[in-house]
Amino acid sequence: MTSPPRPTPGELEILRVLWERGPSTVREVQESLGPARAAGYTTVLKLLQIMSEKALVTRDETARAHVYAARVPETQTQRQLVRDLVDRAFGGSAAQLVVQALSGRRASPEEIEDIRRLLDEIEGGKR
Amino acid sequence: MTSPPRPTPGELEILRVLWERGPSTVREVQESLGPARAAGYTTVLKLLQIMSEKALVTRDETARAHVYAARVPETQTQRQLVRDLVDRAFGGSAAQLVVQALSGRRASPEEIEDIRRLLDEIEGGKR
DNA sequence: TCGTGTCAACGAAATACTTCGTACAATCGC
DNA sequence: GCGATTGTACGAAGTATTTCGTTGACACGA
Repeated sequence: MTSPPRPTPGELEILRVLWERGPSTVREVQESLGPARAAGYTTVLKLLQIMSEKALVTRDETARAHVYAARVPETQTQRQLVRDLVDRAFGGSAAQLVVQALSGRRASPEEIEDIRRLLDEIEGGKR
Repeated sequence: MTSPPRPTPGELEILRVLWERGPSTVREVQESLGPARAAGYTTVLKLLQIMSEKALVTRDETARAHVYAARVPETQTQRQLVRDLVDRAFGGSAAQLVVQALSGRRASPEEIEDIRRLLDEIEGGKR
């Protein structure tokens, strides 16, 4: 059993909708897509069919309007994408990616606190 | 003047070689590619020609073996890629990406210290 | 039952990315 | 000078991704 493939950009947009809304029909997904990613109904349908083949989503065919649900967890997918980027652009150094992510921009004080706590945990666990 | 386009995965591999080696010929790039990304000579040449059109690299045709150099800075490119991922997979929250990057292991104590200092700077700068 | 609207399936087309074969020019060693 | 080597240019082919038109099935209400 192999892990599901990495989602393409278009597929990721759809997964984001499914993660947020939960199981949804094609029409619901299509109408929930952000304006930056608007797409026709059949386009969304096609992507969901492909994602179904790739096992990125499950499909419930009970009702006439099939209901799709994300099969891959959000966090797991995010980690996979981060790991890919770390390898492809940062030579494997997650810390370097973190530096770029934080030096660039927006991070509220609360978020910074969250990160500090996370660092504590990591260090603590190593001791 | 528009910013240079985002490099494709193959282009990124080549940029990484140019960032590390400095200006290089096609053959030098080709031989410096990691085993995971080995490619024939003409493949690398073609990529470099395309990258030249896209203004991702400059080309010095003085010598018979043209010399290519990265035109985009490594840090700037890394930030662009991080920003893309933050938007596409983390709903714009850089902090969430950081959390996933760090909880996915591998980060040495020194790196963690670096990140702490960075957090200090960010907080300090806001004051 | 018939017309209208909704839906899934299918396939074609457009674009992007990667890879490499072939052709031809410049250069080197003898 | 001449063959072998090394280089660039060009284009074609293969794959991946995205988009959407068309078709036929289905369901609901008049």
